[in-house]
Amino acid sequence: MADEQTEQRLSGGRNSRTARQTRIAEHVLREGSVSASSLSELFGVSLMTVHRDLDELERQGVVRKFRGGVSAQPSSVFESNVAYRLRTARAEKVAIGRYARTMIEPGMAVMLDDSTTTLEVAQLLPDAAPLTVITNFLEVIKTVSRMSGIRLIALGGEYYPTHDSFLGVPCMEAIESLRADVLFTSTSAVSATHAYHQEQEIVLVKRAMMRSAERKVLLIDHGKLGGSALHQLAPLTDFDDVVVDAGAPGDVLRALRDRRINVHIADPVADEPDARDRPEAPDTLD
Amino acid sequence: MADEQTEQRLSGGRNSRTARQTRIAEHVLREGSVSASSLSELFGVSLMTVHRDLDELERQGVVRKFRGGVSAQPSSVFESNVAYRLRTARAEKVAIGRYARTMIEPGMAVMLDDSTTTLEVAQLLPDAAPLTVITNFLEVIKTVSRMSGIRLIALGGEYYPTHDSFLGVPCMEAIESLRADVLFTSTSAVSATHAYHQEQEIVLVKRAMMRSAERKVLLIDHGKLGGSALHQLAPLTDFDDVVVDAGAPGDVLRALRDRRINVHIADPVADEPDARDRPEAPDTLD
DNA sequence: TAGATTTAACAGTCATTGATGTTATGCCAG
DNA sequence: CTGGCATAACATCAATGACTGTTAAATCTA
Repeated sequence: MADEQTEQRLSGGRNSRTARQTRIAEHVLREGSVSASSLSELFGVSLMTVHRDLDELERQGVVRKFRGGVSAQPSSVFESNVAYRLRTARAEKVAIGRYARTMIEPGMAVMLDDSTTTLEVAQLLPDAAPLTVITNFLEVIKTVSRMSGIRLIALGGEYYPTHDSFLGVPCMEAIESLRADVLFTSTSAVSATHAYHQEQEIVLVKRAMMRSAERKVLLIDHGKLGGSALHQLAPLTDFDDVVVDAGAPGDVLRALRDRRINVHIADPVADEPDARDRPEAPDTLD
Repeated sequence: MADEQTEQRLSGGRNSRTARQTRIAEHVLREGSVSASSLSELFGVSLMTVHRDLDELERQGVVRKFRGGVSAQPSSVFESNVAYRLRTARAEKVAIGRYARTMIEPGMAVMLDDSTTTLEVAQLLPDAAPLTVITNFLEVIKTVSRMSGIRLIALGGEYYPTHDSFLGVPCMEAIESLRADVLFTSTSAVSATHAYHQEQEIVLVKRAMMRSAERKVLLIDHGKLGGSALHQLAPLTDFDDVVVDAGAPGDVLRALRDRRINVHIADPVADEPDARDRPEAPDTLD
């Protein structure tokens, strides 16, 4: 992947902070373990800034600091990290969010899980007011609480910084006593038959959500297709609809449709003028 | 209260926006009903700005707009408004928060209700980490979720914009399945014998919190003493401790102590250099 | 429809926040 | 105890967002 100096320019100018952190993380993952001073040289920032970046990455659970440098954490630990997911496959998620929006009618009770894709849906919600929104995702809670005309029901529970959401038994109990017209959910990986996620707590909550929703819609960008993860969430046939972006390969779509999965394609959003500085669709997590 | 021109300077230079809105609200409450253009003259801002202020105040439920001007809402409607409470008796709340902080030991499970006083407590929490914090107040949730070393359990429920918190049956059920070492709560008014609040939903949630906490601490600034409100929350003897700021009159304190209320006085915070521009302690709500 | 009121759109100013580097201090291992 | 490493404290700079006014369009009432 070339050298870091080149990479620095490639990765998009804005958001220098998070961009650099991502590159530092990648570098650490590749090398396994590096010194703070070498990172300082490599990325052309002061040692102090390197330390601040590493503190942040450590807080996110991506790396582990020790005296003199940092070492990598197993990927499974940070792949579900929010900060990471937010930077990933933005355009696809916007397109999918737009499509999802069309499935919502005024007056509905809409349930949103803690995935960055549903965050895009949340931003479009005022168009469909009045609505009731049910979610355990803090970012969605913040967003929707500012909107008027939308009744917000927050699902409580223990806060997980890596997901920025509330999970655990209290959350599941809250879900069980509610009923939504439609659920929008996402997951880390989708095979030809099943949806997967790498974390137990998340799986339990998502399953509870599925039980409490009339119509279950799975939102996935094409980067997730063809993968798998530790825990099986549900067979795809449990979902009433699956929405993917236009980047999904034809043969995969055919395979899904052969299995009677109700697949929808979300057309890319053209107007967005900030869709630049992301040359090819990167891998996606979430 | 002198004329508005004078008042304008008295009310503190900074936060001109909210300060002006407060004064507009006071003026409207006093007059009952005024025109937008007269407010524009009176406060020396453009008509557009007046309209924006009035929109904001209307959103908060303080006034009602009609073509040509605004009219007042009954005070009971807006007295519990967050935006209002946040501007009120800051110094006292900071002092009380400091005192409350000393009641917290590392390792405790601390429950905070949706009052602006507990927000001051929340800000000091990192000093006592590790901790578990339980709350239904979105502002506290936002604050604590950024802290490390503090386990956060959010109480879900229906979002009430005026309180910026989650209430209702789901919230109460969540509370009932938890247990806290200490509860910090506040209320709108306190007589010699009881604590009061003007809203049903709030009262129910606060009572549930009291049932789920080992030690119950009532935080009140002195502006709340000697008042009452529609609903009785609980007798003061139900609280293990009552913390008030140093502005509380001696006879009131004596009366409380005669009734065996365990009253603590929070000394004013000296160092804060921004304690200026608030000549006398204003009335307080919350 | 005419006149007034209200809202929308735009732009400039200002304060606040966030990111960074520098310097100074604290800490740890050999 | 000493040299490097880590952190804390402070200042600077950029960027973001909040406030406000102006102008133009839209809406309402008489």
